[in-house]
Amino acid sequence: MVKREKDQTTEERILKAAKQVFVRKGMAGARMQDIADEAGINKALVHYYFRNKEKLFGVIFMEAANKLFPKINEIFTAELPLFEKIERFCVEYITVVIENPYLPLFVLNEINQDPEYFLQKVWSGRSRPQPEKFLQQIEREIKKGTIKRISPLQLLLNLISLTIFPFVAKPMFQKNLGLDELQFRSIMEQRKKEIPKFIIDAIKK
Amino acid sequence: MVKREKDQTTEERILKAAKQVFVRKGMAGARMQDIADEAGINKALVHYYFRNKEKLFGVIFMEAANKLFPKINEIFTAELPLFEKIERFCVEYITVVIENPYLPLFVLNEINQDPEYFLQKVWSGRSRPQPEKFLQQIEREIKKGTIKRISPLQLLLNLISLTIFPFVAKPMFQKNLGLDELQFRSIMEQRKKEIPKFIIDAIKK
DNA sequence: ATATAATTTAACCAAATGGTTAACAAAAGT
DNA sequence: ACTTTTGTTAACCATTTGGTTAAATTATAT
Repeated sequence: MVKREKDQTTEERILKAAKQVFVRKGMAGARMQDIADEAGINKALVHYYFRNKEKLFGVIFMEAANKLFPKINEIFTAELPLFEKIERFCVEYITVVIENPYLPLFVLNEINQDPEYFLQKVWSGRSRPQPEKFLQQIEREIKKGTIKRISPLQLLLNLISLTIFPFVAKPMFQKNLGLDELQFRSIMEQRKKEIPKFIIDAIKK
Repeated sequence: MVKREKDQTTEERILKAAKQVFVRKGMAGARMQDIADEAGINKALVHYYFRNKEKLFGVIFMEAANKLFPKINEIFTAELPLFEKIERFCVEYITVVIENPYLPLFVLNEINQDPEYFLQKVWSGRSRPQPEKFLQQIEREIKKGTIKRISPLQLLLNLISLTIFPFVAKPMFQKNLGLDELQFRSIMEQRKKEIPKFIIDAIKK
């Protein structure tokens, strides 16, 4: 009795399996056979649909990148008051990542392995992040005197670090602090409000 | 003309090469041949000194882990006022990592690939982190009224996230913000003072 | 029904890769 | 001097792995 999900096309099954295997083991550690097994099909079928490992990996990587990067850029370019922007970024970002907790480490690791591939593949399609606008907005708030003097770049690093890192270090934190899935999830939920509060307390005058 | 560093034993050359290759490509992506080439020796020599890939990897991984984890624990267990602890943690930790910027991602990634190996190998030697003391210290400060009400665990996550994440995401940040090595380094130097200031501003009453 | 196209599989292949062996060279011990 | 131990190498081996092929099966069209 093979447990094939019904109403799922073969291509979908392969993609689902590939995501599982690639995200868990990385490009180098993933095996085409593992992907085929996970999908419950013959290995040659994987090649039939996606030609080779690199192509299949490209699809999965782009899927992951497209789940993570546009959200960041949205915030950068949105027309919103600074504090509200920070709040919305945390809530929306954590909401996405909480359902895919292993994506950030996967993407960061693959970028690290081959930054050029990343640069070319991820941003050839015009969605190149433009943090300038966000940085300028911070400078404006400083001049207005609504927030303390702080390097806009440092503030940006802080915001992203606080939001993403706990997911990157999820297994470490869980082992170190003895947290099960539910506890971890709950703590991340808390952070949706905790991070904005923390940041705003730090910069508000 | 083979460029062998003088006064370096073969074993040292292998370890240095292995570190380079493992940290850059990860356990799965590293090739014994690459390590031999990087060390400028025959592949069999690598096996002569370290038997197999897993053993050699173990040495490199432990070396990396021992550079990163004890520092964290030191701060947890030290007898210091909270604010001073935070300051010293940032300064000391960034000082270490700035010279080995790729270690955190390497270690986190390998932990992610096999959390059990990590648990057993890294903490079998009694240096298991004990964050309890640090968390209690935070609670005490809250009751004393010197800092705002905040979940001690969240504050701990914030401290570590702010300190480590920029290194984990180094290639991404560099590509995104167009930073060369010197600029990146300089920004990390700034963070030694920026992070404590940011945190203390956020929690001080 | 039957031809045609799309899908799926078992068997196979070549290259890559971790690891071994046997011979050789250098150092150290006697 | 020569024996033994240690270090080093080229050649080799077995397994893994990405990828191919040809045949079989299923779906689609006529």
